[in-house]
This record gives sequence, C-alpha cells and structure tokens, in this order.
Amino acid sequence: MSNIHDVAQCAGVSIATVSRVLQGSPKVSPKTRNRINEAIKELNYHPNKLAQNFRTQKTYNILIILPELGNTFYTEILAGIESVVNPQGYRILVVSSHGQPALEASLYSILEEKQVDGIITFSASLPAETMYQYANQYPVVIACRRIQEGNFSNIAIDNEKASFDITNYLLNLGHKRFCYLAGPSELPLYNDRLLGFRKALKKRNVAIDENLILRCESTIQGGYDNVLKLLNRGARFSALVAGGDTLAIGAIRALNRFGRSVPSECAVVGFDDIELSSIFSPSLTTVRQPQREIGIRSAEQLLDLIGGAKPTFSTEILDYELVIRESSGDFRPE
Amino acid sequence: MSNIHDVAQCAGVSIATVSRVLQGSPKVSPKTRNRINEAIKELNYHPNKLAQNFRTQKTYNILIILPELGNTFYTEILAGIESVVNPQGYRILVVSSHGQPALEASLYSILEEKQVDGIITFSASLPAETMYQYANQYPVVIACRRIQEGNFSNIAIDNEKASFDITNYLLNLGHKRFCYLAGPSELPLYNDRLLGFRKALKKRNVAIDENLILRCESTIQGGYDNVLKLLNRGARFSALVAGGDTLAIGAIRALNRFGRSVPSECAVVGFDDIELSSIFSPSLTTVRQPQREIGIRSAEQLLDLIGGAKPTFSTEILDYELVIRESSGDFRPE
DNA sequence: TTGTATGCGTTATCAA
DNA sequence: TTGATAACGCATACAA
Repeated sequence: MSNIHDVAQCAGVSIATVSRVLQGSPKVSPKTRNRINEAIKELNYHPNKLAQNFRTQKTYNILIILPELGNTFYTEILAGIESVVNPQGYRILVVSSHGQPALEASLYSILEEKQVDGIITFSASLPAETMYQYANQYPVVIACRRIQEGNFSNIAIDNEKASFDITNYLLNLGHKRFCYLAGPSELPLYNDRLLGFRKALKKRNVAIDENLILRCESTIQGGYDNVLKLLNRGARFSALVAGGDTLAIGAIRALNRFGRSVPSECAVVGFDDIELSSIFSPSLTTVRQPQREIGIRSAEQLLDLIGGAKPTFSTEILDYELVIRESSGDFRPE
Repeated sequence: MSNIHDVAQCAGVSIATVSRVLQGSPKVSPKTRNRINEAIKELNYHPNKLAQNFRTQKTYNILIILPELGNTFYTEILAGIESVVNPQGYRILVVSSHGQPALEASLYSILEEKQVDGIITFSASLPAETMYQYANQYPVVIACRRIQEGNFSNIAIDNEKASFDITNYLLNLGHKRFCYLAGPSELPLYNDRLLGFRKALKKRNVAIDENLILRCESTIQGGYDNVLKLLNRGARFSALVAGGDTLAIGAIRALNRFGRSVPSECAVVGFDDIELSSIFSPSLTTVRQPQREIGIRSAEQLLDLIGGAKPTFSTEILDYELVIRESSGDFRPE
C-alpha cells in the first residue's frame, strides 16, 4: 500500500503539495497537479481514511439505529434520510438495536469513539436521562418517539393522539369490548400508543379488561401466538387494536385460524401502514405516518447539529393520517 | 474531551501504562490498574477510536452490501452473519447499493480507505474483473451469486438449477405457455435464474415467446405494473415464473385486478421464500434458500480472510428447497 | 511492573 | 506556489 510520501516522491514534490491536490485546493499549479495525479494513478494510491479521519476527527458517516432490520416501515424513512445527507457527502450506516437497551447503549460508544459524526435513533430504548446526556454532548436526533419527560429535539407524530383517534373510530362503530396488542414496553412509542388507547376508552366510559391487554414482540409471529393463546382461553372481544401493523396481521391470522372472520366477527386495526398492510387480505385499517418527511426532517436536524448548531430541544410533531380499509369493517371502496 | 495523557496525569502514571490497562494487558499491578480505572471514570474518558483504528489499522467493522434495504429476504441472513461476527467483537454496518453498479463501486472505497475490515456483498453488480481485483487485494466475500466467469470465493445456491427445477415443476403440471418476470439485468443472479428457466423450456422443446419475458424492478409494484401492461396488450399464458417473490406477488395482484384468478386461471411461482410469501393469499410456491446458513458461512469465510487466509476462490454451493404452496395450483396441505 | 520514545498517514501552520 | 515540520491520540518496542 502506497502512502502520501510515495506519491510525493514519485511526483517530485512535497507531501504538503500532494495533500493540497487531494483536498482540491486551488493553490497548486496545473502542471504539478497533473504530475501528482499521474503519480496517484500510477501507484494506485488511495488516501488512508483512517489517517484522514484521525487527523480531521470527522468521518462523514451517520449511524442510523433501528429497532429491527427488515421492517419495511423504515425503508422509506431511510430513503428520506439519504436524500438529504448523500448530497452533502455523508453516508448512512444502519444497525439494529434489536430493541435491547443494553445493545443500544453500546452503539452510542461508536459515536463517543468518533467512528460516526452523528446518530439518528428510531429505537430510543434508553432511559430519558441517559438519552439527554448523549443528546447534550453529541449530535443525536431521536425520531418517531415523543419524549415527554425532559427536553429533546425529536421528530415524530403524536403517537398517543393517533392511537386515541383510531380507537375512537372503533368506538364510533359501536364496539365496546376491546383487545389491545402492545409492542415491547422497552420501546416507549408502544407505551404512548397504549396510553392513547386507554384514554379513548376512558373518555367514553368503556371498561378496560386488563386481561385483554397483551405485550408481544412486534412481529407477525408475536401477534399470532399471543392472540391464539388468548382465544384458546375463551376470551371474547369484538375489536382488536394493535400497536403495529405486523402485530395486527398476526392477530388476524390467529383469529382466522380460530375460525373467526375479520372484520365480520372482529374488527382489527394496526399502526404504521407498512407495505404489507394494503396487500394483505383483508387490507388493514391503520395509521399512516409521513415516513419520507420523518426521514428528511431528522436528517436536516442532524446535519444542523453536526454543523455546530445547539440542540434546540424542540419537538417537531408531524401529521398522520387514518387509513380506513377492510379490516375495521367499515370499508368504503375508493 | 480528555485523552490518554489526561488519564495518565490524573492517575500519576505514564501513558504506556494507561494503554496497557485499556488493552487489558496482565502486566499491570492491581493497584495501579485501579488507580487508572478510577481516573478513567472520573474524567469520563473514552479512547478515541479514530486514533486507535489509525494506529492499529483495524476497525472491527464489517460492511454488508445489500441490493436493497427493507427486503425481508436478507433479515435472516444478517442474523446469521451477526451470530458469527459479534462474538468476535465485530460489528456489521449495512448499506444499500440500490442495485446501481456505480454506487456499489463507490462502496469499495470504504474498504480501500480502511474504514471497515472486510465486505460481504449480496449485490455484486460490478463486472467480474473488477470484483476479482478487489477480492484479490482485500477481504471480500460474494454471496448469493455464483460467478461462473473467473474464480471467486462465494456462497450461494445454484440459482440456475433452482430456477430450472421450479420451471420443470410447472412443466410437469402440463403448462406450455409461460410468462417470465426477471429482475434487473444488472444483478447477475436474476440472469442466472432466467437462464435456468430458458434451459428448462428448451429441454422440453417448449417454445419461448420473448414478448412474455419481462425485465422489472424487483418490487411488488414492478411486478404489478409490468404484468398489467402485458395483460392489457392481450397476452395469454397459463403459468408465470418470477425471479423473486415480490415480483410474483405483484404479478398475482395484477392478474386478479385483470379478473384472472390464481392458480385456477394462471399458476404463479416465485423465488426466495420471503416472509410475505407464506402469508399472502394465495400462498406462494417458491424456492427457499438456507438464509441463516448463507449468512453464517459468508461470515466465517470473511473472518478467515480478515485473519489473513488466502482467498481459496472455491464456490460453496448450498442446498435449496422447493416450497409448494397454493399459487402453483398443486397445493397439498401439509 | 513501569516509563520513554517512536511512528502510524494525514492535515495544517508557518515560512520561504 | 511550494516545502519543512508539528501535531492529532494511541500502541508498542525497548529500556529501565
């Protein structure tokens, strides 16, 4: 592997001049610039980024923490992020926290150790104080989660309110007996959604049966297993609200397996509007988040922070949209 | 930000001793070790990884290049990779090549610039010679693609043979008029699969109508759009073979939209066995790849290369499995 | 067991 | 426009 000295020697100049060419500095005569470029080509020289990063303390890498890979909900968000950071020369690296706080904590060391310039997390499974400490010291944007306790910059929809609304929609259809499928309690956004559900019922004085509130892994399998178990225990409900579309789809499969058809015997609604939700049969009533916009705004905020902006700790609440489809039993063809 | 000097000073030792503690060297007396650890805590010291990496020329990062993010096919593969590299202290970073050769090429610079210790690519959209050059100089494993021209270490199923088999399955059911949906020609695995399809038909002397061979983006939308257009032109076929499950599902939706039911009026098969394929209705007949094993073997090979092993350039062919479900019209309940 | 000193490859400051 | 050189933070060979 050749280094900058080799290039300098080969071109008959000093390493300083080579460095200038690498930086695209205008203060190099065209003639020497050419000589140097030829030397670079001849030696197949690639600047050692490790040394560059070390010297400049900059990586042009941005870390994206997702609760899980392979959840299509994030695909469009990532595209939104890339659309703003790529033109600025940044690259995104994606890791999964697997929803485990310990693992997520270890990922922040990647930032403390300066291997990336900033983090956008969609996981945020750490305690608020810990997050606050990181966010105060480093460029960190928390997205898709609204943190009430403490002050944070973050971009999200109002999960609680959206959950309130979609529950209300079912209440308006006349449902009285509900089952709720929540994602893991480590991920606060699931708690927000559960809270919205509770508030909606409370406001209408509809009783909540705590036995019908389940915590599951937020996967199709998780929804399926938990609902099937519940049905086997003889539970009765006319509507099921899920904290995520995968959970809802698992629930529908369990209901079908148990011989209950959706929506005629049980209404089901989800959250997120993943791709599968419109394809699945019955198609899923759900809450659509502005995924691309979430990505774009998160990225813009992060670049500001990297650029030296002070964290404003202003929560940016984006709009959501109820998407009414077949699974809730009030399907109106478009 | 405190550095190793600060810690040394605070603990009253030299930086060499601090460094030894950081490396976990046994040649430090428990007493000084304690003093140093306290100093580290007190100063909230984090070793600057940029400097460490620079010094050791090692990052403990592995780059995974996928053709696209959000394709659940890769989820299990990634889990397999993590299961072998995490215990060794490596971390995986995932990027998408978006199937664009130019973009993928730019990703190799991340390796040349030593920002990662090795690459596993599932995209491999670059010319064989280029790939060969990289694979010869750096730790690079090419997975899910069998490169015939030239010698490469790679891990894959025999895409051509699997495609031959599943096509044969349809031929055995009596189909004579086929439509084929291929993914982008930049991704060679799609070409391999198309080739297997062609060979199967040729062997049985079944004519291939080139107008019924379509190239699409490998998404549900891509399959849907192309097949709908074809149907609107009045094309007739009794079986459709797709180079990927997303394409197949898009195709089924287009057929349904056009009023043709699957499988009774048209048999459809896919490739990959993504999660959706068993959930979709009709469930999809497809080829299942040993995803976890692909991940594990790729990672093991890569770690060998990183450890200094010479590339053996031996292609490792893993087994696949035909999964017969509803969409092909020969559904036998398990 | 501990300390001293060197160098990794680059950028950037200063002088020429 | 160019060159000499210091500095970045750390690991390590060698000396003590």
